[in-house]
This record gives sequence, structure tokens and C-alpha cells, in this order.
Amino acid sequence: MKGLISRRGKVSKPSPRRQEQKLHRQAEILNAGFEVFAAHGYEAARIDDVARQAGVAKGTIYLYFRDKEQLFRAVVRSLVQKRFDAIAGDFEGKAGELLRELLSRMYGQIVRSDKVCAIVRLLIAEGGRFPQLTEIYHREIIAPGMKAIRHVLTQGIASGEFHKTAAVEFPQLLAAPGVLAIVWKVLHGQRHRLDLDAYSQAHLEFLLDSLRKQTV
Amino acid sequence: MKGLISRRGKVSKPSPRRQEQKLHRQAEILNAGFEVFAAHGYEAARIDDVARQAGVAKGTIYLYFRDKEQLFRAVVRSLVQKRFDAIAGDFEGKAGELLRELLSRMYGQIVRSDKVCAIVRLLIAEGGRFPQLTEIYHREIIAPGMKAIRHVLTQGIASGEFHKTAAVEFPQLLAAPGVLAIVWKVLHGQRHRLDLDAYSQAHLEFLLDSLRKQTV
Amino acid sequence: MKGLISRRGKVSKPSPRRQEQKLHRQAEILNAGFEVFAAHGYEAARIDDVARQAGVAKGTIYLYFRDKEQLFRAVVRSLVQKRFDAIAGDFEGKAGELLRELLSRMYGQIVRSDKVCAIVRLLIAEGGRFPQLTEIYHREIIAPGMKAIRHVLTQGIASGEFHKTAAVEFPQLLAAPGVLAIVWKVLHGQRHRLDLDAYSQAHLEFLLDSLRKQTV
Amino acid sequence: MKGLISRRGKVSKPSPRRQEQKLHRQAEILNAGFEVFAAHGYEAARIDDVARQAGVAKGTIYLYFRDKEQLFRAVVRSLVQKRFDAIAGDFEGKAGELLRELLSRMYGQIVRSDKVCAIVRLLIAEGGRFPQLTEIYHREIIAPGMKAIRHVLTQGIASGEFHKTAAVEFPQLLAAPGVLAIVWKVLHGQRHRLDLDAYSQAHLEFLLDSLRKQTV
DNA sequence: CATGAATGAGTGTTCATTCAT
DNA sequence: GATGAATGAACACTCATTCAT
Repeated sequence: MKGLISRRGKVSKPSPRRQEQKLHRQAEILNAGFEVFAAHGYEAARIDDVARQAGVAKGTIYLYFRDKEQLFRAVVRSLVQKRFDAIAGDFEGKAGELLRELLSRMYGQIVRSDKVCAIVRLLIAEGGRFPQLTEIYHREIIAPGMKAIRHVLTQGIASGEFHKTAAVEFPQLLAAPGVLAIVWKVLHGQRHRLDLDAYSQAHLEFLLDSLRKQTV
Repeated sequence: MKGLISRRGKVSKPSPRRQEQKLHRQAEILNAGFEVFAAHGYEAARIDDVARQAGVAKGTIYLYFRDKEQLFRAVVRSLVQKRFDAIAGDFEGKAGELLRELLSRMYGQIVRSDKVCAIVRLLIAEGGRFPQLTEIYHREIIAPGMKAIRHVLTQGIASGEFHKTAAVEFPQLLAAPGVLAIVWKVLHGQRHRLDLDAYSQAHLEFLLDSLRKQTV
Repeated sequence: MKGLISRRGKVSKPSPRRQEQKLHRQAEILNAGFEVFAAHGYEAARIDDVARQAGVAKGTIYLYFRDKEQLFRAVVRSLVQKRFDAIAGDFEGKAGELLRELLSRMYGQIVRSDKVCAIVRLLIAEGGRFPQLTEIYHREIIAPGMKAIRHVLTQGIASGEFHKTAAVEFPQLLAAPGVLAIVWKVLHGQRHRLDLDAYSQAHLEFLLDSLRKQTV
Repeated sequence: MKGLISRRGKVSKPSPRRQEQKLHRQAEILNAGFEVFAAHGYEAARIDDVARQAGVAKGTIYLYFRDKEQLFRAVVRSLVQKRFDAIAGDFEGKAGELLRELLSRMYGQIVRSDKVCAIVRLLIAEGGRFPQLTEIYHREIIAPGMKAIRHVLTQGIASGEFHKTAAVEFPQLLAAPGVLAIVWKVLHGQRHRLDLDAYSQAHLEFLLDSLRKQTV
């Protein structure tokens, strides 16, 4: 009830205009927070920088988030929510085609995204401090992703296109080159750039070599 | 001879005893530094903690390293030097056996090592701040590792055991599941433990499925 | 108009009230800084002491001055600005009177001032580290002072009251006893106090003896 | 008695050789101390630098001086002892000649000496912290110097060469330009160099103008 | 609501002093 | 005696957090 009744006794109307502005401002702070946290990591990130980046005063941050830690959590959570919806789409057609489509999305929307790379770095760097965040990430992204891979595989096996494979147990084996590519980008950035087109193509071939039944 | 006789005629005795102790001290500080940096990352690491962990006074650290940054660099460099010598061993025998051996070492000595995982986390987390360090890592570890993989593949292809594969261009495809396992450990630690025995076994089967010529 | 309207449309109010307080704060810090630097010298001065003396928290100092050095520079500069305006006044009348007036001001406003003595000590002590500061002091105080002396002398010579003197070349000769008195105060403080009234009187007589034409 | 009997019960002979070396080393430390203290002041001086400059280990300093403060005191005292003996010589001849000689020595041996300037700076800078040191300086240097000046003046007056002057009461008036010259050197060092030859010449003329009886 | 000046606990670093060798 | 490695108290400076305006 707190806050619903103003000091003057009038019913406080959140004023949709205001409400909107508030959300907008919160979003701006979250964006700014992401940029700063991604650039420097949790400890090295300065609230001052977040505020400047967001175009608000330092104190304003504290109107929206209790402290630095809550800001960080909110930033990471906000990132999870938007991501990877695209992949959730269902696949139809031959298993080989599905696989191609899956990889295409994986590289196109995940590996290539600088934002995703930044998120991954952040999670790896700060995961120890904030295990719940990686938990969210696992639940929302990793598990569904593995489920999708497993789905394609079982479908391919059922249709006779693929032979039985240990990858059903460990869908990670299929996704691993994508993960490596992200880590590679994060670690070697500009200096040893991976040719992602060729790499993803090789990845697909490699998978099909492994999965397809001998067509003798 | 330089330095043996001081300007004042005093015999300068580096005193092998002292010298030894100094190296030992330095090693202790590096170890302590690794633990603290690995646990908290560069920024959040406290020199105080490193000192306590090493069993020396805070000031002592600065007798061995100019500042926190130099300590960190030294820590990371010291880790690179010791690692991964084992893998450099040469392989003889059938390509399939080589591959099995390679994976066995990869999982046994790298993926399973908590220390390696900590190093990887550290490099990913702080690589942006210290690009030279990841560069060293690339030169000393990644590049030789990729060369070893490529060697096994070309040998297998030459002997007719393996068919041609895009993995010769991108040896990363072979190693990727190992990298993923490390990242997995780093991210999900205890909570979603990967059964490494089964995983590595699946990895090997998956690779052989992909690489071996159809034996009809 | 710059800055009145912020990017977000918020009216930025420098708030004259705030502005004023800020200047007042700054002045307080400068005063405190002077006392502490004067008492201990640059190196031995503690920012903590300056803060306590100024009645603010340590961090506040750094809102107004980048670091200890900038604070010190600002302190010294602030001292130069206020000083010695009085002397700049123009003199009328007989040269002998002018001289008496000049000395009177010199002793009354400069030599007697504990603050001036402190400044001189500070400049002598720290001049090596901050040459620009003594440069300012030379430009703003010394050079004008010498000009004033020279003016009195040439006027006296022109009017036939004084004979030609080497002091026109070196006005320092006239001011020297004042400088000595300051150094004396700084060095011997309480212990061998100089009777400034008698001393300045002797100084005047000595000068007139030297400058006046023999009246046979 | 302490130290006279060695542990072995033999009478300990200080061994003149050793004794000598010890004094020599002490002297070297004092010299080094002076250079470092003169260059940086008491607080900013580093014992480390003194040791390096003296060519001994840091710990050795503490074999000769209890702590930094005692070292500083010893340095300053050692400087006083050697100085200004020359001036103590007695003067014979006409008062005007005596004065010329006095000034010649003052400028030649005091004002021109970089070492003296450094000492003066040191005394002014640190006198507040070490009043006893300036006291020594006053007793050993200033007072005798003033006595010498007074002597010349009274002799000149007695011989009828000089008329009565307030400078007998305040011999500082005679020496002041020398003090100013030192302060000038200390403050303006290279940037506004004083032509000491012309300056001292002007000083002499100025004094004689003031002191000599009208020779009409 | 928003601001940004103020706070002060906390950190990296220095350096006088000690002491085992 | 001489050394220089080790110590730890002390200090400049930072930055998350608060709060008067």
C-alpha cells in the first residue's frame, strides 16, 4: 500500500506518462550498465560511468537499483530475456536441412553477435560471484538450446537419415564449435580472427560426416 | 665476473642460500597470486590477500613485483610456462590410436584440471585488459595444440585411415568439445556437472564417426 | 546559454546558492591547505590534516583539486593574488618622504606579516620542486616591487634630492634588509627577535645616509 | 666500559685502521646525506638514496645514526663546523679596505657557494622542525659574522673614516644584500641570474656612500 | 523525482626501521 | 661490522553510497 496514498490524501495516480518515462529511464540505465560492465567487468565498472553513459546523475541510479550488485543482476537478467527467442522456432523438413538451419542461426545470431560475446565473457568472468545468474542463463538458454539440438538429432535418427550417435546424450558436442568460436573471439579479438563463414561451413560438413549414415 | 667485487672492495656474496630463498619466496607469491586472482579476478583481488596467502607482509610483494599489474602478468606468464608440456610428446601408431591418445591427454591433463579452468576463466575475464597475455597463451598453447591436431589428421589421411576433412583447415573443430567442457565447468561448476568420462568417450566416438572412412 | 538546457530537456540549475557554497568551500580548503603546508612543508603535509582543518571529509578535497600537488599550487597561487596590492599605490611628494612611505609599507604589511613569512618559507623550501610558482611570485611581486623602488630612486635623482647610485641598477640593495628581516623571523622565530621598529628606523637612516646629496 | 671487553675476554683494541675506516665511512654518509637532504628536503629525502649515494647498504646507515632525524641533525651540524672559518681572520688596515675585504669574502666564499645556498635553503625549510639546528647556526655563524661587521664599523668610526651609523646597532643592514643574493639564487636559480660581480660592487659603493664621512 | 556534493571506508603503494645471515 | 630482505604503519587517492537541495 505504501506510496499509493500521497501525503495529501489524494489517490496517487501513477500517471501513465510518468510510468512510461520511468521505464524508459530504467532501460537506459540498464543499457548503459551493460556497456560499462561488459567493458570493464563488475569490479572495475564505475557507477559514475554508468550514470554518465545513461545521461543521468549518479544518485539517480540509486532510485532504480538498490546498489551496484542489484544493478548488475538486473543488467544480466535483462540480457537473458531478450535473447535467443529466434532459435526457439520449430523446424520442419529433412534432418540435414534442420541441422543446417540450426547452425545458420547459431552462427548468424549468436556467434557473430558482439553483444553475445560480451555477455558470455561477463558470465564467465563474474559467474563465480553470481552463480544465480549463470543458473538463469543455463535454464533459459543452454537447456532449451540442448533440447533443440536433441530434437533435431532424434528426428534425424527416427527418419533414418542419421545413425545412432553419442551426441544425443551430449548435444554439447554439436554446439561446441560455436562455443569455441565465441571464446576465440573473446580471447583473440582482432588479432587472430576466425573466418566464420568458412568455419561454420566446415562445422556443418564435419557434423554431417559424423551423423549421416553411410550412403554407400 | 661483473659484480663479484664491489666498488669498495667488499666481496659481494649473492649467497646461494639467499638466492634460493628468494626464488622460493617469489614462487610462493606467484602461487598465492594465482589463487587470489583466480578466485576474484584482477580488480577484486587484494594485494593484502595475496600477501597473507603467501605468508609474507604486504610490502614484501613489492620487493618482487613493481605493482599489482606486474604481479598479475608474472602470475599468468608463470602458468603458461609450466603447462601443456606433456602434450608436446610425439605420437606413433595408427591415427585412430593417436586420436584416442590426444583426447585422453586433453581431458586428463587439461579439461580435468581445476587450475587450467581457473586460468581460462582468468584469461577470458581479463584478456581485454591484458591482450599480450592472451597472445602468449595463443603462441605457447593454442597454436602448438592446433598443430598437433593437424598432424594427427594429416597422418591419418595419408595412411588412408581418415578421409579428407574440413577439420584440417579448422583443427578447432576437434578440440571444441574440450573447450566447451572447460567453459561448462567454469560456468556451472558444481551445479550441472558434466560426466567427463562419458563425455570424452562420446567425443571420441563422434570424431571417429566423422573422420573414418566408411568401412562398408 | 551553454549548459542551461540539458540533453534530456531538464533545466540545469547551477543554483546560485550552491555555486556560492562551492566557492566558499574551496576557499576554506585553500585556507586550511595554506596552514598545513606552511606548518609542515609540502611532503610532510597530510591531506587528512587539511581536510580536518577545513572541516570536510578527505574525499571532499579531491572534488576541488585533482591531487595534492594541484592543491598546493592552488594554495600558493591564491596567496600571491591577494598580496601586495597596497604597495602598488602611487607615491607623491619628496623622494625622502616617498622612501619613508615605501619602507613603512614594506615593514608594516610585508615583513611584519606572519603570513608573508610563511609564504616566503614555503617558496624557498619548495621552490625547487615547483619552479613555476616562484616564477609567478617573481612576476607578480618581486618585479613590481623593484620597479617601485627604482621609480622612487630615479624621481629622487631627477629632483636633485638623491645623488646617482648603483642602487638604480640593483634596487635589491634597498629592499635587502627587509628580506633579511623576513629570513631572520623565519629562522630565529621567537628566540632572537629583531626589534622591527628600531630596525626599520635604522634601515631608513642608513638608506638616506647613502642616497642623500651631501648637504655640507 | 661497554664494548671494551670482547666476548673472548681479550682487551678490544679499536684498531686504528678500523677506527679510521669508520670515520671515513661516516663522513661519506654525511656527505651523501647532505646531497640528498639538500636536493629534496627532510621529508622527501629517502634513506635509500643516501645509502646508494654513500655506497653502503641501507642498514649500514643505522649503524652510524640512530634514525633519519639523527642523521639529518648530524648532517647539518657537520656543515656548520667546516664553514666560515676563513671569515674569522682578523683584518688590518683602513676601514674602507676592511669593508671591501669583508664583502669580498662574503660574496666569494658564501654567496657564490652552491653548498651554502643549499644549507640556507635547508635551514629555512626545516628550521621549524629543528630549532636547535638554526640555533647552532646562529651561534656559530651569524653571531660571529655580526661581530665582525660591528668590529669593522666601530674601527672605522674610531679612526674617523666612518661617521656614526645605526648599522652598529644592526650589522644586519650591511650583510642584508648578501642574504638577499642567496635567497635570490635559491628562489630564482637559473632563470633570473644576478650578476654577482656587478651586484657586489654596487653593494660596496652603496655601503661606502652611506658610511663615509662627507669628504667635502 | 532528480541531482551532484559530500562522505569515509578501503586499496595500492611507499619507506623508515629491524634483523637474520 | 655490513648487508639487504622483510616488515607494517602510514598515506594519497578512489568510489559506492547517502542526502540536502
